[in-house]
Amino acid sequence: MNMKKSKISNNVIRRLPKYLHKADELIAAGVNRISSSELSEQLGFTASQIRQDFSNFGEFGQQGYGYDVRELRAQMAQIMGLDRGYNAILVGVGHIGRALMDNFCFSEWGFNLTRAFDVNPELIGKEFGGVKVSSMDELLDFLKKNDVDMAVLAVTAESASAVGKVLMKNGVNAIWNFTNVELTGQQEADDVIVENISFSDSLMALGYYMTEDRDG
Amino acid sequence: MNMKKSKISNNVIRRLPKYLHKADELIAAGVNRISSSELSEQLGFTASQIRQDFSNFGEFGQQGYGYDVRELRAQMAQIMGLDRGYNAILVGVGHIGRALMDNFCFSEWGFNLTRAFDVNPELIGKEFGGVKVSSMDELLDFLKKNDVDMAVLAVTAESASAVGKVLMKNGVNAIWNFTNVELTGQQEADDVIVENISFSDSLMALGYYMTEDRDG
DNA sequence: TAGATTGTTAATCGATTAACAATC
DNA sequence: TAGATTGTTAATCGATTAACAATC
Repeated sequence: MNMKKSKISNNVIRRLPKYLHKADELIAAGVNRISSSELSEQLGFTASQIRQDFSNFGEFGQQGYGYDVRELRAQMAQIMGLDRGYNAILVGVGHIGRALMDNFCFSEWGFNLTRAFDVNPELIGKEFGGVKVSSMDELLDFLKKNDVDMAVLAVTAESASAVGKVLMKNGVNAIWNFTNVELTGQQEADDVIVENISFSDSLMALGYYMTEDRDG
Repeated sequence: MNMKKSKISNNVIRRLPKYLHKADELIAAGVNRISSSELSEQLGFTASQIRQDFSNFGEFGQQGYGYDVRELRAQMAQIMGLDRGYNAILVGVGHIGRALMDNFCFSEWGFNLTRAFDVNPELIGKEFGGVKVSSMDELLDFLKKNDVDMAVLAVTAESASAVGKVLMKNGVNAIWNFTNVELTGQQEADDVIVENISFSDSLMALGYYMTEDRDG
């Protein structure tokens, strides 16, 4: 198979979206080219780091010139697979689920949200952001009949673990986890990619910095 | 002032909430003591790293015994200031704002949510999770009359920058930013602590890992 | 061509891991 | 006491920064 396995570090991966956003911002501002040192000023990373980051993925700058902003944007989009159109579902249409369905543009980030699931009879059959809500009872069947790449997990903490298991056992290979329940560690999670959004972890970090600020 | 400035690295700080959650889990499971090597197995960090992390904040283990789970929990809570009761407000009562007001327990993480603000007349005067929604027109006055430590920013992208500025200019010293708008970089942001929750950045990272998985 | 800026190699810095004396 | 496990010092590893030859 000759896998390249160049193994990009997590730190680099977390910076990629920043480069993409900056490129978008520059395009909107009518900027056509930018050097690593200008990017450095605007992003707060060093110019060296920026060039190192980019060079992980090829050579898309030009000596003496810098980076073409549109080219940079295209490279970032390509690296992050923003054109993949991964097939995604959403499980749990609470406030978070609704926020994502109504206001979040999945397609912009390479995902195609095709269906949502919830236990609440009042929601079943409704559509939000053009996506239909089905009964949770239909989830398993849906997973078996469709090739679901990614599932957004936005159910209650109580059902998170059980629902997560169903997803992982039935071909979903990535979970965007909005519950505070740890899914990795479950044996089923071995070959599933889990990305957590943990409000409480984030808030605790904020609290730490606030405390540090005061106490010195 | 003789500030200690021991400067704990961000990596360590992001692990602290994991230790807290694990301690809670162990308490719930009736476990009284745990060694760094057992923690290592359960958390996926090395035992060395765990001991290093803890030793940044003192000595709360016992040779030959390990860590008392309740003591560990208490230490983590203390380190992250979970008893501070920071005064917090929430700006923007959309789906995200509602999700936080209805379901998120601020007090558990050291914050006291006292008021919410929104432009929508239908929401003004209502209460969610015991917190009253006031008109955005009252925000400035509220900030001047009250000592607000932290503000949750959950407004639309369009108003994020302007509202952020108002917050930063009027004594708020930390912002929990749910908009995708970059607040740091604004000159007002200099001495304000900003913690971002960026759905799109998180989803792009997930997309990257999915793409990496397939392509090798 | 001369000036600018890349991509990359080498140097530095910081974080993780290993090892072990101290001690419960 | 003997066994276990910490807290900490030293070694290793990886990521960031600096430097510079290549080249547009």
